[in-house]
Amino acid sequence: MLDPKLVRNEPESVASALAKKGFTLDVETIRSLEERRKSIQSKTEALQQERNQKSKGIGKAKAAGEDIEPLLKEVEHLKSELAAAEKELAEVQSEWDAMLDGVPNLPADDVPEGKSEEDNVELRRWGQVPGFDFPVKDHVDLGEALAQMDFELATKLAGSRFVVMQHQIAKLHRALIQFMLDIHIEEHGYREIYVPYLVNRDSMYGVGQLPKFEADLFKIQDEREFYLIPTAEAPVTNVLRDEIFQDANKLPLKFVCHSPCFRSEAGSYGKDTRGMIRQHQFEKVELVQFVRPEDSDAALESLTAHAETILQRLELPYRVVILCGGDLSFSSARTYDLEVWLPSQDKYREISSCSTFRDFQARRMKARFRNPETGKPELLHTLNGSGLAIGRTLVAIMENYQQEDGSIRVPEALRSYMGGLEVISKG
RNA sequence: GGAGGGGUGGCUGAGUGGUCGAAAGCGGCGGUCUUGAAAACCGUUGAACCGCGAGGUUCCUAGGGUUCGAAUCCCUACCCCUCCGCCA
Repeated sequence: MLDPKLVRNEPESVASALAKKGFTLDVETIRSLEERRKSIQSKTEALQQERNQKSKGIGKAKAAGEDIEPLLKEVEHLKSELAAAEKELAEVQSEWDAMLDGVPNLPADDVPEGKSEEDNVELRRWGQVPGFDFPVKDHVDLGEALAQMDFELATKLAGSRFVVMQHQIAKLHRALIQFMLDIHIEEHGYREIYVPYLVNRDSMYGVGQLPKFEADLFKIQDEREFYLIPTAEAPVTNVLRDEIFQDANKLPLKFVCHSPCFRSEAGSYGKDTRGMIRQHQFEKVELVQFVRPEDSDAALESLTAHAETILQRLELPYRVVILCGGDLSFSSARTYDLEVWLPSQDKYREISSCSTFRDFQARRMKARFRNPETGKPELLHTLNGSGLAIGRTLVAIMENYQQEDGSIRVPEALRSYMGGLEVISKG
C-alpha cells in the first residue's frame, strides 16, 4: 500500500510516477473521495465527542444521585444521527481502502521506461555460453531418455504442468536445495526458517497477492480460508506482520527458506507448456530481508549478488536485467531478474527475481521497527529474491552439462552432495 | 470428535456497565549515586488517525448486538490452554 497521505496530498505526482508502470490513477475520484471523507470525518468525530462528554455527565450525575432523565432527553437525538454519520464514514473509508488496495507500488527512479519484457535492460553478463558440436537436446528429451523424468506419469497422477522425477535426477534436484541452503546460511548469513505452506487471507494480503491476484493462487476448498503458497515470500515476509520489532540493532533480518510453490498459472495457457519451466508445483529457495529504510537499496544489490553466487558456483552462464516499469510486479519498486542460459531455447530464461518493496508490503502488514533515535515505530523495508528456483536450475544444469550420449555431467560444486557422482547416465 | 477455561499495552498480569487507554510488575529511556558498571532510588514510557495549534477521535483478538454510556453484558468467528478420544 502506498502512503495514503502522499496519495491524498500529491495525487498528480503519484499518478505520473505510476504511469511508468502503465497504471492510470484516477485523480478525480481521489479528490472527491477525499473531500467527502474530510467533512464526514469531522462531523462524525464531533458527534462522538458530544456523546462521550454527555455520557460522562450522566455517569457523574447518577453517582451524585441526581435525576438523569433530562440529560437522557438531551442525548436522544444523537443516537441515530451518529449511527448515520458513522455508517457514511465507514462507506467512504472502505471505498478509499478498496481503491488504494488496487494501486501498485511506485517504481524507483532508475527503473527504465517500457511496456513489456522486451524493454528490460541488461545490466551485465557472467560466464561463457557453451558451444556444442552435436545437436543439443532439451531437458525433456534428456530426462525421458534417461528414464528419470516422466511428464506423462505426472499427468496421470495429477494433470498437466507437473513432473515425476526418479533416481539420480531426483537426487540432483534434492541436492540443489541443500547446496543453496548451505551457501546462504553459511556464507551469506541467512537464518533458515521453516513455515506453513498453507496460509490465511491476511498473509496473502500482506504481500500484495490479494485482493488483486486471487486467480493466480490455489485456494483450499474448506470452511477455513487457506491458500497454497505461490512462494515462501508469503509466509516468511508475514513473520513481522502486525509487529513492532524492538531490537533495531538486530536488523537486517535475513531469512532463507526452502519451500514448494504452487501456482495456478491461470491465463498462461499455451505458454511454456513443455517441460519443467512453468509448473503448478515447484521448489524454491527464497531469500527474504527486513531492513531499515535507508539500507534497502544496498540490500537489494547484496541480495542479488547472493543469488548470483549460486549460478557462479554451478558455473551456469547468466545475465542480470533490470525490469522496466511495465514488467515490474504490483508490489515491487525495483526488480533485478537473473536469467540463465538455456541451450535448447538459445536464450536466457528467468531463474530468479530479486525485488525491493520498500515500505509497500510493510505498510500493508504494519511491519515496523522501533527507531532508537526517535523512539518511534517506523515502517521496515522488505525485500526478497529467489536463490534460486530449483526446477529451473535443474533444467539449466541438464541442458548446459549434457553430453553427446545423453548423459549429464554433475557440476563440481554439487558432487559432494551427490555422493561423489560425476555423471548422470541411464540406469 | 467430546467437555471445560481463556484472549487486555514490547512482555507478564489486574480490571465493580460510568471519572479506564486501562492498576501493578518486568523491559525500555532519562536521571541520582559511581572512576566505570551493577544494585538501589527518582522520573518517564502504548498505537493509529484528524488538526497549523489548542485539542479531538479510534483501538482491550475480529465482526455484530444491547445501552445515554461497553475492556466489562449478549451472539458469531478465529486463535490459545486443560482433560478425554483418535492419530504420523
